[in-house]
Amino acid sequence: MSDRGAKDALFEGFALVGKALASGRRAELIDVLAQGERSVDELADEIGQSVANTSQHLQQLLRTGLVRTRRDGTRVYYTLADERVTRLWQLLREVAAEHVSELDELARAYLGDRNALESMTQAQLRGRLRVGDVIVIDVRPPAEYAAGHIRGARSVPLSDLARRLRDLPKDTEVVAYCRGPYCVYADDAVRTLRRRGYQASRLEDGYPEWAQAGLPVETHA
Amino acid sequence: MSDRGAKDALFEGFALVGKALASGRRAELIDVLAQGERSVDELADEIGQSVANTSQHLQQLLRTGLVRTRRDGTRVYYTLADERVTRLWQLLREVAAEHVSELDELARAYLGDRNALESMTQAQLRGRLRVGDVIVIDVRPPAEYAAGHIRGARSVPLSDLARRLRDLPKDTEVVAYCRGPYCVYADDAVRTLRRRGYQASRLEDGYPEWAQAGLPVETHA
DNA sequence: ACCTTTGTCAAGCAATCTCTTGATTAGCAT
DNA sequence: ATGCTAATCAAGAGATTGCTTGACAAAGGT
Repeated sequence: MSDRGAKDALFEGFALVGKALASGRRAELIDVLAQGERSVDELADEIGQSVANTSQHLQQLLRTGLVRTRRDGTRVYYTLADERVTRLWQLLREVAAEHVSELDELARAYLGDRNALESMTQAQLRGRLRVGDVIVIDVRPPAEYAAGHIRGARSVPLSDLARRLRDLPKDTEVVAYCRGPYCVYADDAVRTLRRRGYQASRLEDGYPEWAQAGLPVETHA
Repeated sequence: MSDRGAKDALFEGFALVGKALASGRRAELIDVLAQGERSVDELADEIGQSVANTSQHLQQLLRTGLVRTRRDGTRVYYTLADERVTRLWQLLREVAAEHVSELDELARAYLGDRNALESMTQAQLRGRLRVGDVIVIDVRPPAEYAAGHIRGARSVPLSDLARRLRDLPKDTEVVAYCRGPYCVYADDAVRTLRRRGYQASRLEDGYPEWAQAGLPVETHA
């Protein structure tokens, strides 16, 4: 049975990563950070918590090493430590979707019924991009688009969509994407577009999954 | 900001998987279960906890869906729900090794100094197996060998090693493997063998990693 | 120098988690 | 039935976690 104390301590060390992922708030933070770096108060706003509380959660992620920080003036920006953390988050989500019994219901409660919504897989979108008969729009906030987006996509933040309808063609299919499979932005965009007579559909995954799959991306542009 | 309550609930759902991995005891359980199914009291023994406490941890893993059970007479056997859970555990370990600062030290405290120990990667072992100039021994308990092992490996449980030395050749390299990169069995085996004049080395990963990589395995034999 | 913005720290309460102990249930054998 | 083994359940003590509040620190602007 060798050294029980040391073994327990080692596994407690692994469990630190589990603990980091063991709070819904921190999970939301990681989900947002998977899109790119963010300041503390943007994050606080994003997860609907006080700055103090958000900061504490971020500190915990920092202690565990899952995020890095960068200071710019009075602001502190947090990012995921590397893309392995992104993969861990994605895999954890997959495992939850597969095995946590309540998850279906929770997802439906948040996302609404997606059955009626046209959607497209990564592979399908890749094919269509090769043919060139679709327009891809990134409906996330501009900062996330700037941090990285699907190559060739246009930035049309959800909040601007109504104003920018005239820029979009009605005779070409428009594919919207956002943060990931559990993000509602693209759903909202597709619903809005369809209501106005556009041919719209939604990419099933978001930007982080696209990038993780090694598919073409670009930054800044 | 759509439905904050539903969004929080959804992410709390993801966090359930994090919570399942947020205890050193449960991490140890998952590590053992990655080798194959086990009964509750075997597991209790393995992690050095009472049966009652072990059972409670297992129940929590069960509620989260990470494990399945099978009853056989008065005994209940637990297994990981599927190989995605194995991958999640492996990835979590990698992230911890990469980012949790204390982990190096904790691993050294448990495993001792491995620098002096001859070791071999999966790729190297594969090459040597193709040439056929090594003998591979599985030093885990027999039940784990029976549940699955590297193709061609012989079962030589660590507890039997001393008694079975005469079965091993001194003029051929012996490669020992066990549960994974943080398991000490193979280390112990290599140290014992080297002390007696055998050419021994250790596979850096264990059986679950070998199987996960799609390399040749066999069961029961 | 002073103020403003942004983020962190510290204390405290409520809620949750972990392990212990002792009782209870399920299946099997006699 | 009775007894035995394996596992689960239930209650409780002690530690840990999550959020709030108010104070403090760091950087920049005026």
